[in-house]
Amino acid sequence: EDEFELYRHTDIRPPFTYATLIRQAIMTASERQLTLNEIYNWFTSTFAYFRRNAATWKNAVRHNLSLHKCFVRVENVKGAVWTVDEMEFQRRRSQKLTGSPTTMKPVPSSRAV
Amino acid sequence: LVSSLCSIPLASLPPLEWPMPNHTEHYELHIDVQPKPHHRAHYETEGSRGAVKAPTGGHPVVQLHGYKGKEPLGLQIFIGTADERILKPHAFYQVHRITGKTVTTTSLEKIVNGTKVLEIPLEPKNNMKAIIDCAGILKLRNADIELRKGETDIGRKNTRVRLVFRVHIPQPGGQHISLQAASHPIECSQRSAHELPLVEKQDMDGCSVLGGQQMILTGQNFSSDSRVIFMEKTQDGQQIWEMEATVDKDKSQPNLLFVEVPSYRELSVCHSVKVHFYVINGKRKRSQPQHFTFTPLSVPSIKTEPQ
DNA sequence: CGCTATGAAACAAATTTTCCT
DNA sequence: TTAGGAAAATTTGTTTCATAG
Repeated sequence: EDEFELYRHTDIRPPFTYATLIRQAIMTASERQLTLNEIYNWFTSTFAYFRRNAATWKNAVRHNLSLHKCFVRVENVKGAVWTVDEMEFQRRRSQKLTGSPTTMKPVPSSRAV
Repeated sequence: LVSSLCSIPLASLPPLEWPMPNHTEHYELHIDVQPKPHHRAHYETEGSRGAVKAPTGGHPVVQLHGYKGKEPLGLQIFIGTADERILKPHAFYQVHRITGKTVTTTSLEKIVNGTKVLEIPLEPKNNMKAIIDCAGILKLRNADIELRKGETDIGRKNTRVRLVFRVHIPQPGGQHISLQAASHPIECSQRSAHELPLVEKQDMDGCSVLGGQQMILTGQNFSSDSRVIFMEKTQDGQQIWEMEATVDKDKSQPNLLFVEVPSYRELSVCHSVKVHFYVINGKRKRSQPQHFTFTPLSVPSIKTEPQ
């Protein structure tokens, strides 16, 4: 929860991917859903690093939201909110672990191109 | 002349975000004439867009019932939120005092506390009735408000407000009884007012779980591509049922929609179920959710259904 | 090599704000 | 001042390209 305390006031980039941070933001919200703007606010209030170069990281946030299937946009009475498909998120994560190069490379036959 | 209205020290009054009844055993603050459902607010970069009006062309009217005193009281007015949460001052809108020429028959004054509050007299000689013709609505820029520390509301698509009225009635002991009445919601965005479907009346509030009956909706901005969706949510907000109702496009008009109520998802329920439905034009233009109740087929023993 | 995370950008659609009669 | 309409500006979302690891 306050595992990011270190980054709240020190201007160093948090060692997590955008996807991880966005998920964290959404899952931290009481209703497990946030508007784009609220996600922005979570970034700036949680990380000093994201209080600079807004145009850049905000673009990256939007980019990640629509790129990853684990982020689902849901419409409601007011605008739209973003939610996390936890199943999908965990899937990406597990692939990264089991898909480690040395363990599952089926001995590619060396061959000139 | 008007200064006497301020007799009650501001600091002693309850905060604007406090919930408050619109009546007590002896008094009632009542909105006799509601404002129109639409009122385009003006920005600081624009000229005033006038006072909020009533559907008839006149203005909203508020009256305090049960007051026997001889002294006039102050009626406070501010702009409140209009969503499902409890009423509070709207961060993105402020009342705007209309300094009408001959049009404004009331006097007023302005105070602040983050939100502007108008105060006009409620006089015994007028039967404690006030015509609200001096309240306009100012729109603040979303970006300006959102950057305020502590503000968590979002301005985008948050364009509905309510006029909120308050009176503080002096009591023998030196204390006050405070009453508050909020108007129907008012859509303040030019675009939303022009495009969002609005349901003003519905033929019926419910029917049996079998559905099949025709429900006539009266409202605004209905179109040929208007659809009606029924849905059910649990307490924690999770949607558990959604069903599109069939609309009779031939009969439907810009302000009239003929809907065939769908059957409920579970026909064997024993208790009536409260659900919602809304009208939606295209992909995003949807009305506020409306209430609807499905009643069980066989009512244990309470009373017999007609027919 | 193949793949993921980042950045920068082009575009489109939805919504908000500013301007003009 | 008040009303309407709508151009101009911003936001929010989607996609594509490129590059470092």
